Amino acid sequence: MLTHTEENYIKTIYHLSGDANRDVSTNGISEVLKTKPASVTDMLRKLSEKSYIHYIKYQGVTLTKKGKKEALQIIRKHRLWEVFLVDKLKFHWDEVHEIAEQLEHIHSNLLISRLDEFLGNPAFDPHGDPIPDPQGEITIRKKYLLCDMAVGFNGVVVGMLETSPAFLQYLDRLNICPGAKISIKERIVFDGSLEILLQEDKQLVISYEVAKNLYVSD
Amino acid sequence: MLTHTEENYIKTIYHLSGDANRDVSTNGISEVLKTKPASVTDMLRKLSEKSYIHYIKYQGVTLTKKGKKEALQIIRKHRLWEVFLVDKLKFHWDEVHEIAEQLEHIHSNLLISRLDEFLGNPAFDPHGDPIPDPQGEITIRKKYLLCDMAVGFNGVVVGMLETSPAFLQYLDRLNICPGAKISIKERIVFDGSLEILLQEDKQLVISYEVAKNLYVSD
DNA sequence: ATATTTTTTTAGACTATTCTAAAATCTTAT
DNA sequence: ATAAGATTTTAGAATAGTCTAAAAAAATAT
Ligand SMILES: [Mn+2]
Ligand SMILES: [Mn+2]
Ligand SMILES: [Mn+2]
Ligand SMILES: [Mn+2]
Repeated sequence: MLTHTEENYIKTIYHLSGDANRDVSTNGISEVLKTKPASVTDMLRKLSEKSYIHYIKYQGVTLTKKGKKEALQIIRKHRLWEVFLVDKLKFHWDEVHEIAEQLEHIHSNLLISRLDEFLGNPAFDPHGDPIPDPQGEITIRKKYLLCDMAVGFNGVVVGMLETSPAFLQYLDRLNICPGAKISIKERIVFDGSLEILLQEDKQLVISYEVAKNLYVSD
Repeated sequence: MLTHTEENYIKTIYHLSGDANRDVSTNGISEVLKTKPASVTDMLRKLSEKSYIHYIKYQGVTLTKKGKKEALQIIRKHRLWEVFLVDKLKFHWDEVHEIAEQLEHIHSNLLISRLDEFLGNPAFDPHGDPIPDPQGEITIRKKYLLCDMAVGFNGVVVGMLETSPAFLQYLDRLNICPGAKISIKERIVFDGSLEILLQEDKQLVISYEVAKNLYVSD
């Protein structure tokens, strides 16, 4: 069974590696996990030993099949707990990450399948990210930046490009959150700002700067 | 902030120490936690250093005020999670302990207060044990062994003396679980067995052996 | 092609938790 | 009161994870 720490490394490698399974660097991992590169090297040797990663000195890492499977299970747990926190415990979607970071390490398959059922088998987490199924399969949903959509577009907010607290708080003030319905009424040519209809009832104008950082899907 | 391990030691000392705050022995702790006495001694020195316990070499341990407060918070979390698992995720009351053992270490006061609210501020866990309030206060509910009650008694199952799987499984088969309503209809003098009415609708006979291991409250 | 900079690894050390084996202390039974 | 037995502590070592400082390798810029 993996330790807390090993799980965090594997998850980080998955996130840095992306769909294309790109090589991940020692420094990259150390930045995300806030450890020193020397510590990362130690852990890489260990995870390689246990065959969770492909690792050749000085050449970067990728996950093995086994490692990727493990990563997807951790991500599944993380995102299911996030749904629980937001849907059931009324947390705001931008304050659940830290707690889910702890909950994702609870070991019990039965717990997770019961939680999944309790939540109604959600496909996406509160940030619009897909929740892997028990086999680790993920539904990929095409997403676009709102600024690239035409007048008349009709869809749903599925995430943000920029994730600074300042931006998230501003979105919150506008009542824009993942899952919110959006349609584009008009585009102001002068500054690229958009007149939108939110949740089919609120009309408002958002700047190009905002539209450039909002992912939507139809 | 306490580590996982320190929390387990403090909780164990609390449980062994009881209401009367009795001295707890090194061997006692080592048995519960399945570590060697030498490891316990090491941890006792550390917890004493951090003033969670009163510890004098060769003389046993008790919790300080600070230690007791900490213990009650951990127990509060443990029991609230147990309620969640049983009430919301449909776990059986005898299969939640191990998972709660992990969940009790999640650090977030906000999470616990939200969970408490979500569960309807329960006063007792699925095993009939009291849940400390946010200040660490516990409602003590007088409990008696069913075998000591008179014919005509009317109350609720609040726990078991014996906790072997064999006994719990048998109770399960009889549909007797914490929270179940019980009244005594008749006592058979010959063998001490009891004719009882369960949940106000099922009549059955239980042996003296069973009645001797069931805690009830009125 | 060589020098400089950046990245990565190694070497050695520290903290947390655990262990085994041996010594110290306490308890109990003559 | 003392010997035997049980409990507890110490000493020394292991593993997991982290760190700093220094060496090695790779990337980049003349
Ligand atoms: Mn984590
Ligand atoms: Mn998320
Ligand atoms: Mn625990
Ligand atoms: Mn319980």
